[in-house]
Amino acid sequence: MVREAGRAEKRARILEAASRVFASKGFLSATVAEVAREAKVADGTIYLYFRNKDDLLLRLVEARMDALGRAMGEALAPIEDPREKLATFIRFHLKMVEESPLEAQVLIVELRQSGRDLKRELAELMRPYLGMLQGILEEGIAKGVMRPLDPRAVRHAIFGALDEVALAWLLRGRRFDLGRNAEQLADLFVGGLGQPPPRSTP
Amino acid sequence: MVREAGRAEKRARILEAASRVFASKGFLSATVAEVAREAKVADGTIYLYFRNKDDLLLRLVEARMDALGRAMGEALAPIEDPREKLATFIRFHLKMVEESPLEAQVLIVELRQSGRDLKRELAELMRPYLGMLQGILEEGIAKGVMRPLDPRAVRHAIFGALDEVALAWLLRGRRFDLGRNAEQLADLFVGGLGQPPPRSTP
Amino acid sequence: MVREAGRAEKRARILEAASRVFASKGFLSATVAEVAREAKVADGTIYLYFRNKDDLLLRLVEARMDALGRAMGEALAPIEDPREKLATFIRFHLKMVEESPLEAQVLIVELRQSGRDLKRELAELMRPYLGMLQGILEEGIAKGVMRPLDPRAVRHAIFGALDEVALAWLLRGRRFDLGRNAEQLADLFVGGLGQPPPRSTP
Amino acid sequence: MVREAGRAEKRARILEAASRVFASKGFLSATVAEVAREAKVADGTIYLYFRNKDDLLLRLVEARMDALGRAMGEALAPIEDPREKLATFIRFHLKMVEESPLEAQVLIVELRQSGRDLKRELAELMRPYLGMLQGILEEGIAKGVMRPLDPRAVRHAIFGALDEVALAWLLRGRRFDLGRNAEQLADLFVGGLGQPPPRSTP
DNA sequence: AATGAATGAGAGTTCATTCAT
DNA sequence: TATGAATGAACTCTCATTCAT
Repeated sequence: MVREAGRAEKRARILEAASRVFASKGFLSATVAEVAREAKVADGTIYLYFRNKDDLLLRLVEARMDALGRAMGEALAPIEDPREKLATFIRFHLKMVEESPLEAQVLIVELRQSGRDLKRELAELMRPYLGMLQGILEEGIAKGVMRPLDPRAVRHAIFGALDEVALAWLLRGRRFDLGRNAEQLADLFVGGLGQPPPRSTP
Repeated sequence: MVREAGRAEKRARILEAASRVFASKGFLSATVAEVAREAKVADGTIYLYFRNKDDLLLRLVEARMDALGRAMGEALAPIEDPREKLATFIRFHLKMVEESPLEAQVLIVELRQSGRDLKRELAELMRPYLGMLQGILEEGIAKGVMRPLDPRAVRHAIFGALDEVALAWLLRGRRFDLGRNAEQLADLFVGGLGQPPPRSTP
Repeated sequence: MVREAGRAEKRARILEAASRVFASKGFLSATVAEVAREAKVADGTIYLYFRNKDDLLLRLVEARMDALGRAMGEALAPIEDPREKLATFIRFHLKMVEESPLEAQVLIVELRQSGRDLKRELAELMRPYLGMLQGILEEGIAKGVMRPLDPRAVRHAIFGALDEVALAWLLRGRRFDLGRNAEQLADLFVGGLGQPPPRSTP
Repeated sequence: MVREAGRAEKRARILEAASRVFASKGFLSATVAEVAREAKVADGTIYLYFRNKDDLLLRLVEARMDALGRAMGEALAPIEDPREKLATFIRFHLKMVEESPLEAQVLIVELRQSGRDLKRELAELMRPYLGMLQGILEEGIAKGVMRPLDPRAVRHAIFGALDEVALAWLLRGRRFDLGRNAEQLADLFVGGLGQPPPRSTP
């Protein structure tokens, strides 16, 4: 039992360390030795807990996405109106970024790096979270409170927008008000989904 | 004259090769030797035309952004209404992605990779293009046909949305209709900028 | 303890190997891979013990000069007369060359090679040893047993002479009697410092 | 005839350029392209006049040693007393260094560099010049005005001393008075060859 | 004769991964 | 279980030399 606890704890420590190192250097530029040093374990120990460097990133993203998905689920649970749910999704996502910028950096920045295979596996891990967003859109359309745009296209659009805004915030040293931006995006997308675009007068 | 033509032609051939290789492996995973092989020149020849590997990416992005900016400028020139301009920007951007998917892959995927310095230089090269988008938004607000949301926030949102949709299209093997998605995005954003979100009935 | 011993031993083995390889090919022409092969370690192992190729030469010279300086100090300690000290310095220096020709080769031949920075650092490592020689000259002048020639100029002259003789011996395959040459040099310099040159009869 | 003149002139220009470049960067660090640029010829042109980079250094040293040997011969011709000849040799050698420091740098510094074969060929080129020095010593001994020390050993000693003093002067930015040093060396060696070292009082 | 673009072998160095302790 | 020294393949970049023009 102590053993088990010790193991899980060390695994977590390595993941924490990886999170910090990947965030500050980028996944490809980071070295396993650096992660080991940050976690205060030997290089070889990493390989007792993870298959290889790729696996380290994969398990890290997995853990973060699990936690994020759970928290998001709780935040959305009490809300009825899909439009409110969408606004909450947008606000909550950016609030998470604001509260855990280093973790966010990994999720956002590194997700697209590294070779083909790794990228595909990472995308797989994002699926449930993206599914929640798409579910909100589908529900809104079904209930008739959102226009019947393609939910997949809109899901990509919203996710891309969140990503880009978060990235800009991170890269610019967190210098602008992310909460205010969240409101603007909620406004923009809920508005855009609410009614057809006005025709420019001929 | 033949010399000059030969030089420019070979430079272009190397850039083409780099575009293909970077697109398929990612900038960091790609090797200079691979680019050389793809361009059918010796490794050392690359360095007669480019300072180093970073420079190769920089010049590649520079060329693509120049061309893209110019084409976009022409596409927007005859349009008056900022809302129409925005719709055109969205459609045209994704049309370019559709027509030159490999080039797009580099622009979209690699832009965020590599070390700090390179990233900053790449961002610099994107500036004029992003400036066009923001200009449209500012004009729309000034003319009173768009709601006064923060143009920078909205610019990031739109660009992120375009990026993500394009990326999804590229990663999924170009299996869905990008043109249709473009219409949806144009609709979504022009709608979202046109009027305030409907209040959920109290 | 075994570890420590193992480490120091391996470091020494690499230095030995570097000494041999640098002596036979010259520092610039020698390759790290060659040193590694000679030391029976992998290429990368070199970099666990030394910062880079330059550092390898620096630490090698440092070790040799330390040992040489210490041994010379002991050889000179019991001697009183500065003229005797000078003769001993000359004899002992060439004896060391004779006993460790490979080490000498590095010290003598490579000292002037490589880039500006490395050269300066190497010169720094020679300083204490050259200082001993100059000290003898200054003492001799102060005690009135040597003529008041510029000690720096004479120091350079003597060191250059030793260097050249040693080099000739090494390059010619150690075919002449270095000990006899040592006596001749001791005779020459002690004589030259003892009294003014005879005027040629007019 | 014009052709011939043109050829010789260009060859000389390349040698001049090589002299400057080798002096400032060292033979091994200098590049053929750099020499070509300095000589205002194309890279390939170098190879119309010299077999390869090594040959370039060899022919350069050859030309310099020829000139130096001729000039030294003329300086020594009117002198009778071998002791005066030796003093003149020392003074004249350092005067040449002082007047042509860049050429001297090449002769002195680069002579010991590069691989085994090149080194041997360079030594060959120095032979006649060193022979003059040795001839003076042999003559002095034969005439009974110098002590019968081994002329080869003494020749090496004197040449090494000259080399080292010149090197120190060059490396320290020519900051001390080389002429004064020349006098000191002449004094030292002529003195040392004149009589036996004084015995330290028993 | 002269050019200079092209070549490609080879250098130093890094780092994911292994394995004897 | 944990270590960290050792490995060696792989990388980017340089440069002496060649050869089509």
